[in-house]
Amino acid sequence: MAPLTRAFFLQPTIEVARQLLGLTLITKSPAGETSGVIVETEAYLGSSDPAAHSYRGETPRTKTMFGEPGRAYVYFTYGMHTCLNVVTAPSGTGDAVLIRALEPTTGIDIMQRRRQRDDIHRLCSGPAKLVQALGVTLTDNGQDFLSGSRLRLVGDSVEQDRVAVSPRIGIKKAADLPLRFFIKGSKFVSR
DNA sequence: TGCCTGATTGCCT
DNA sequence: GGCAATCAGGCAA
Repeated sequence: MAPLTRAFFLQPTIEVARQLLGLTLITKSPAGETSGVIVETEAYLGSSDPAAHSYRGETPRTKTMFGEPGRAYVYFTYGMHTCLNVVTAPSGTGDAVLIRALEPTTGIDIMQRRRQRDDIHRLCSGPAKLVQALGVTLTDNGQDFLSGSRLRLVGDSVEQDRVAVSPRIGIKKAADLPLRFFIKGSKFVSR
């Protein structure tokens, strides 16, 4: 498996959303290492996508979305939840891919402790769930997936004939666009 | 300054 | 299937 390069994140955002499926997302913390295979993603397309935080231009919150591709955009929402994205496209574009679900691989006991839940299928089956399970916090906003030590991405993309597409979940604007990607038949996707 | 809404989750009926 | 929890961002005034 070839290591990821900056060029990976400069592919069209939809392509990155597809190719992130199958890769393993790893986080390190004092509690230990946790990881899982990405099984569900959603693409957010900057200024052309009313559902994207970056749609109305750069603000303090969306600064990292407009920053260097290959970095983490982490945001807080609903007064209690945090979600993790991978920034894509050239700086200034505002594109990102939301990581929506993982199949837990290592550090499962750590994730169960953080989530206060044992069922493996509900450990990382949602954007805010996997963030909690992996111990990702707002301080990880802007972290580089390529050179950082906290967050890493390794492995190979799943074969594209195993990828399914659907509209995105939980949005009201542009709700019909087929920008959600997931591994067909996976028992670890959200909902 | 005030109001409304949200890329969610989990509990309740 | 419905809805509360809980608060920061964004925009109107």
